[in-house]
Parts: sequence; structure tokens; C-alpha cells
Amino acid sequence: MPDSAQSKKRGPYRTGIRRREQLIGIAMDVFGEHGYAGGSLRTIAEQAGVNHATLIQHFGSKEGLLTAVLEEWDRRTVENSLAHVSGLEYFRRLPEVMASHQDQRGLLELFTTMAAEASSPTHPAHGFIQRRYTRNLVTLAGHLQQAVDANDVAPLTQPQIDIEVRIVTAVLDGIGLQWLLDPETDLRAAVSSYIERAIIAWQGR
Amino acid sequence: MPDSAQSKKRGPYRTGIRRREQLIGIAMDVFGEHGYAGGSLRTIAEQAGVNHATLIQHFGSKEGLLTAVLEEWDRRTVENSLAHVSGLEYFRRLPEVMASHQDQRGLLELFTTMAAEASSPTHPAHGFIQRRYTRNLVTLAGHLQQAVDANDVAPLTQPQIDIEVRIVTAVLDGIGLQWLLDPETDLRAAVSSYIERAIIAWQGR
DNA sequence: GTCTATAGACTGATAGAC
DNA sequence: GTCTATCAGTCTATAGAC
Repeated sequence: MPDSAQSKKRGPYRTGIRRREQLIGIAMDVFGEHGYAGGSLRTIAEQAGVNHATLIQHFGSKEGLLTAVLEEWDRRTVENSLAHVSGLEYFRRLPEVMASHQDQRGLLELFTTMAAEASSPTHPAHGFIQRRYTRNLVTLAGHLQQAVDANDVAPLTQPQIDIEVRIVTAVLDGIGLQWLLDPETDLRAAVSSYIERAIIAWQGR
Repeated sequence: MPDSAQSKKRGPYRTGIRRREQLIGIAMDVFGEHGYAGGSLRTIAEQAGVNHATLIQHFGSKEGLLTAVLEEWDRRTVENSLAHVSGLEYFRRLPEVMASHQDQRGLLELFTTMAAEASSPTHPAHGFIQRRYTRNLVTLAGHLQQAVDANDVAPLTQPQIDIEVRIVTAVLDGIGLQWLLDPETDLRAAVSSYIERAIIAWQGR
């Protein structure tokens, strides 16, 4: 397991970082399953096999842990799937991206639960989720605009683009929720069905 | 206000019922804003100006109160909007129905938060929400099938119908969430935009 | 029908031993 | 870096007075 050269001097430092990542992973599952208010530090600590005070030591507070969890989630979803893709191809990839969530139910539970909970302005993650959605809409709008510029689809006004990317986002969120509630739901087929029709509609004007 | 004939004998009974309805209404707001785990009986009782023990007396337990809230929400949304409409007309009404939610933010918050929270099988409302979604999908599928039978749209297989109504539901849920996160969102325009395109796609095969 | 009082468990957080 | 011990606060629920 240990690197032969550096394990003795930096061992403790390494284990600290790894422990931190492990704690974040477990917190993701618990927050995803019980929400923020319903997921206690003690529950998370128990599943990790550490004391609940350790969590405070690492993250300062419960809200600090939540922030770390959200940043990790952001990092995974961004780096994960959609780099090096742009324009219409970006949208064509979305069914595949959603289908990949089926292997990580906890992540999708976290996202769905936090987005709903954080719609209340008093929730600790409210600002984070708001910024996250805005950024996502801007990204999607950029790719659709790019498709327009490349003549892959017919021209669209800015308000039209705004509505289109909102609908795409809504379909992804809504179908994800339906899959959580009923795993029989064919995620890929539903998203694919919508995207294909949307692209045809964008092209045919 | 009181019925002249019976008010004296049944007065206390009446106030009990009215109080119960008032408590349910306040609980809807609190659960909608803080979720189930985050919305305490004390907070609800405080906003109602009664003791928290009163809530237990009325509803037996916190979960009993949640059940009462969900049933009331179900009753309102069902009776409210879409009776006496069927087939394609049912879908054409949806943008208007969603737009009407803008006057009752609390109800939409409740629905969104509970649906997400209850995706966890351990949540008290899990079964209720599952049945609610199934029933809704069946209703939508029935109206789409009716449109097919009336030759308002081209024939669709059963799996196709299933996917179509899932996408419609997803759009409604997803756009609702976006409006909660950003009240600038044009609910009506987004839903209307999707429904119109969907109907055109259903017709043109 | 609503109240006070209280039980008993759980919460997030702090201090200090090792 | 992780632990135990403990804090004050909050939770749901019960019992009984009025």
C-alpha cells in the first residue's frame, strides 16, 4: 500500500487527506438519503467508524461539511462527463450522462434532495444551489448559441434560448427524480426521446 | 357565520374542525420551507399560536400531521384545476395550472421538497409520494390515449405513451423547481413552449 | 380543547486527555 | 489526529390540570 520512498515521512499527512475524502463520501450518501436537517453528524461519523467530534475538527461545523460535500459533488460532475464536447454534440451526450447516474444513486439523491431543500432562502446551501443552476443554464445556453452560429440549428432569440435550456434542465431533473422514485424508469430512453425531438424542432424552422 | 339552527350544540365541534384546518395550512408552509425533518412541531405550533402538545392531540404524532398535510394537498390539487377536462385539452391547460402555483408558493415548495425527500425509501412519505406519482402518470397516459382514440394525435404505442407522460411530468416538476430557485423564471412560457411542441410532434407522424 | 410540566432521547459544539 | 466527557439546546411524546 505505502509508497516505498515517502511513506515514512508523509504517512500521517496522506492518511489525513484520504480520511477527509472518505468522510466526504459518506456524508454525501447520508445527506442524499436524509437531507441536510435529517442527516446528523453522529450518523455520518458512525458509518465512518469515527467519533462525531472528528467531523467538527475536519470541517469546522456541520455547514462546513455540507460545503465540502457540495464542492466535491460539483468537482465530480464537471470533470466527469462533458469536457471536450460543445455545441449540439453537448446535448446529444446528455442521455448518456444521465444514464451513468444509475451507477451512483447516492450522488443523484444528493443533488435532487439538496436542490429541493435549498429552494428555501434560509437553507445553508441556498446560494450555492442558485449559483450552480445559473452557471448550468449559462453553459447550456452557450452551447445552443454555438449550434446556432455553426448553422446546426435555425436562429433563436436570446429569450427563446433561455427557455429551451430551462426545459432541457427541467427534463433532466424531473426524469432523475422519477427514476429515484421508481428505478424501473428508463432514464436513458426518456431523456433521449426529449433531446431528439428538441433538436429536430430547433432545426426545422 | 354560524348556522342559526345548530350553532349552539355543535359550536365546539365546529371550532375543532376549523382549528384543524388552520393547523394543516400552517404545517404545509413550514414543511414546505424546512422539509419534514427540519420543520418541528414547535415551529408549527408557534406560528399557529398554540402549544405544541395541541398538535400531538390533534394528529397523534408528527407523522400523522404529515399525512394530514399530504392528503389536504392532494385534495386541493385534484379538485382544483383539472376536473371536466380530458384528452388533448388536459395538456393544453397545464401551463395555466402551473402559472396558478405562483400565487401559492408554499404549496409548490411542499410538493417539491417532499417529492425529493421522499425518494428515500426510509422517508415516512415514501409510499404516499410513490402512489401519487404512479396515479398521476396513469391519469396523463389516459388522457393521451384518449387523444389518440379521438384521432387528435397520431397512434402511439404503450411504451411511447409512458415516456411522453413521464417527460411532461418532468418538465412540470423541473420548471417548478427553477421558479422556486429564481422567481424571475417565466413558468407559463416555459411549460407552454414545451407543451405546444409536444402536441405538434404527437400530431405529425 | 388547550394548557403546563416533564420525561427521555438526540442535536451540534467545546474542552481536554492521550 | 482521534478520542471521551460534557455542555446547553431542541426534539417528540406523555400525563394530568383546568
